[in-house]
Amino acid sequence: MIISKTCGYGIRGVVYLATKLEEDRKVGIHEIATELEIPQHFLAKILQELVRKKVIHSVKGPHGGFYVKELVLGMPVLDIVEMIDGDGYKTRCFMAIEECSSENPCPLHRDFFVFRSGIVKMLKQKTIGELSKGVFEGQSFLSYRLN
Amino acid sequence: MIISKTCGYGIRGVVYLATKLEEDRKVGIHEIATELEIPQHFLAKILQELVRKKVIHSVKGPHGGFYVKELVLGMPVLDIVEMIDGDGYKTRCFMAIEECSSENPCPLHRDFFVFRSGIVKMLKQKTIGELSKGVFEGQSFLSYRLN
DNA sequence: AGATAAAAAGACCTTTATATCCTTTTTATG
DNA sequence: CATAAAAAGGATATAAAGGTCTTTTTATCT
Ligand code: FES
Ligand code: FES
Repeated sequence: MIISKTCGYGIRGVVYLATKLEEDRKVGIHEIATELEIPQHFLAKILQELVRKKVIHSVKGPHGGFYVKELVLGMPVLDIVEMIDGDGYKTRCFMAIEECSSENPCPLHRDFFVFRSGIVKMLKQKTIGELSKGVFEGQSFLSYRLN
Repeated sequence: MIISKTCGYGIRGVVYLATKLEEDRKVGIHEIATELEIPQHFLAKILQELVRKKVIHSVKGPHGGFYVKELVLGMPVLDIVEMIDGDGYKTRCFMAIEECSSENPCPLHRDFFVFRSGIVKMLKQKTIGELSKGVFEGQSFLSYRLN
């Protein structure tokens, strides 16, 4: 719903790393996957992709792992969504007609458009830093019963 | 995104039939699928399901086809969504954590919740009749370039 | 009654998303 | 330098969604 599972996993991975920024260490995929309750190898793939995209970073070898740089805290969540899911949301119709457009609107276009732009706007203004702050302060969680 | 393609097809099928209510005839699957630009056999399956659920009706044999009764005009779009996609949307987390709950919220829970309830509320108050009226009056369309 | 046209039903196929496994490469450390 | 830890990469597996094809059933017309 809305974004793919893959994308949700990716965001959570990045946010988790962001909460560890102060600890100044590399975090192994095993720890991340266990804490977030995400299949390890699958998450590894997703994080590797985000390394290629320079969202996060990694080092191999003993004491290696994934980590983020401070810069990522200012990155809008939408950036990660588009990296993983693409920007197809812009042109997909709620009712699955060929193309979503205001010139050839489906019966729910107007209503749906309001929500869609709202969600996109929200994802554009929310940053990784904000999300990780909430988690760090215990107001929100990155897995079910991670307390 | 949001609802499945299958579900979008189903809604469009029902709405199409609703626009033909006055014509008082059975509409063949070939016509519906062609007009809506949906794979015929696939749409047939979906409509068969909706016949079983009594949303629409059908008669076999020559001059048979699908049709709706006036009663369906008052049906909320959400009913069809739940029949086809289920009510999983209630418990799915935006970021794909095990379960969406306000007691164990993910970092985007609050924001997402607002949009989700808005969409659900909208789908609950929109009826098949309203959608078909818009199409009938040429304000909206059930396929790309159906004019 | 028989022919016909249409939906119903079910088996099957394809694609995409999700998940796992195994091998290779890199690198810190003793 | 050997070793072990860790990510990277490639191949494969599984599940779900989406789509196609064929056969069966049945209403209607002649
Ligand atoms: S045309 Fe359907 S949502 Fe825009
Ligand atoms: S917990 Fe993530 S959306 Fe509710």
